[in-house]
Amino acid sequence: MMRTEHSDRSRLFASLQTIAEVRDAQREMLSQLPLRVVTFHQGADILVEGDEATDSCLVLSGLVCRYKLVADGKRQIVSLHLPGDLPDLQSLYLAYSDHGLAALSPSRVAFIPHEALRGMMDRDARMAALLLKTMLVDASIFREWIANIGRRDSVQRIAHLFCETFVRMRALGLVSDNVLSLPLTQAELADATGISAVHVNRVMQQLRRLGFITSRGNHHRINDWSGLKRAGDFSAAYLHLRQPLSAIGL
Amino acid sequence: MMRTEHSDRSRLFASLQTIAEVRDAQREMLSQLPLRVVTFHQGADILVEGDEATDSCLVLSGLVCRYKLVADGKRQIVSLHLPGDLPDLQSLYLAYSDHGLAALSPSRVAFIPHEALRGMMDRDARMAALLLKTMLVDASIFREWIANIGRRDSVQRIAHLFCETFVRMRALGLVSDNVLSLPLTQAELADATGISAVHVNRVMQQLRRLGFITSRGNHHRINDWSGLKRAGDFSAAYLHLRQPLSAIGL
DNA sequence: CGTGTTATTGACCAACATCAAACTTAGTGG
DNA sequence: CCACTAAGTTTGATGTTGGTCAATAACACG
Repeated sequence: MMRTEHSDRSRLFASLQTIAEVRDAQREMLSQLPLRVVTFHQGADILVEGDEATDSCLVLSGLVCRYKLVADGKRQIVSLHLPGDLPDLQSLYLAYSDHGLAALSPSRVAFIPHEALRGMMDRDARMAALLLKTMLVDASIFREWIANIGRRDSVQRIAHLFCETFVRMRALGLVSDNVLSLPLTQAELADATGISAVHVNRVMQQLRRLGFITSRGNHHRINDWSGLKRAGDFSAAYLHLRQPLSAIGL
Repeated sequence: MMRTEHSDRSRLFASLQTIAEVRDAQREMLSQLPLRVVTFHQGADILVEGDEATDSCLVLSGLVCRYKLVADGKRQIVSLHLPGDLPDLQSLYLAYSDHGLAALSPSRVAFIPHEALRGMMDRDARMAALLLKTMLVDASIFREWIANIGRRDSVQRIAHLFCETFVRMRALGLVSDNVLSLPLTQAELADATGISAVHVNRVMQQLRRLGFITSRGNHHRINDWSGLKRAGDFSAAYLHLRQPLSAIGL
């Protein structure tokens, strides 16, 4: 349990701002949300499938994912969450979780009581619409992932994932110098894209060979954005960003 | 454009009832929604990606899907929608559609003006929660599809899809005699599960050989529910049904 | 330094895709 | 009612992508 800092709140504003206009009234309400901050180690479960939640999570720092387990212990990561994201807002309305939530890197996460969120939504229709919209964009990203995993080959899949994450991070102002910091092991990339860890390695080499990216550990410099975009069959429409890509320099 | 019948409304009630309690007050409001009914031929697009909608759709009869197109003209079906479903409720809050909507069989669809839906949600918090919940269950199904396509083999995928559809149809009372009527061609099954049409054929044969189902055209008799369930690694939790499976005879 | 994790490599193989043709079915019009 | 057609299904042969296994190399960290 840790203290809340100003920048924690601003992450949430920044994230919401990417998809809708957050007015002062809403900003004010958000700044009064009670946050219980917890730090998780890399790999730690934040919640597991079947959990009944009384709080929703807000990612403050690090990288968080939602995942599902299938037969034979295989894992599928169904979403990645950046600072400012509310990765299990749906627990407000769904009795128990149909997925796990885990920290992919050391992460600070704030728990917000459902009552607080619900109260805020009841009091303020604009706020309700705002949070609703985040859930709907979430769903839109799921749809794209279904298409990505179902109908794109391995190079396209990985390229697409990089594009998506790059755009989302840029929209949050988390990218400097075109370097995408993605603290995912290749095994985790594999779980996110539905391919094997070994093959992820080969695909990454290919993306480097093609000149799209240069990797140093988890830091990937995007050398050829339009090439990567083309390789990943990527179009940002499904992210429903308020600003055009040009506004974030892409 | 066709007349609205009583049973059209009851489909919507029935569908909502599967995930939440619909009280008389809500039932009353729903029965006053203005519906503009349109019939679509098999294969017809109801709306296409990029459309800006002023209405949301309600499936009255038939089978409807949401789909995305990727490079090379490949198609991925991202969801199937049964009578009573509201397949593009998200258009209430997202400016334009990130996917297409098409009739997989001859279908009657009702268009409901956004204003009417929004008005209803604004006036009645319980109604808002009800519709919100349908969107969240929708998203939960997306997550399961990601896991299905990403981490299950072709037999599991198809079996899982059959299980899901069977359960959803049973919950709506649309199944008699354990026969699942699924008006999908094998090419469409392929687009829904991310495999090739030819391979779907072989998988179907395998499911028949294993004694799980018996097919006559689009009518599939489920001969061994627990076998199919096991083969598809299926668990209904993610459907967030109000009633346990035992309540619908499974 | 050891030690554990992650990345990389190569050999091999299985699952699934692709292609092309034949067959079945359902619908249509004479 | 039947021939005709188009759509969908089935089959076999063949090719490719990507999975699996096992070993090695590169890091990261105490």
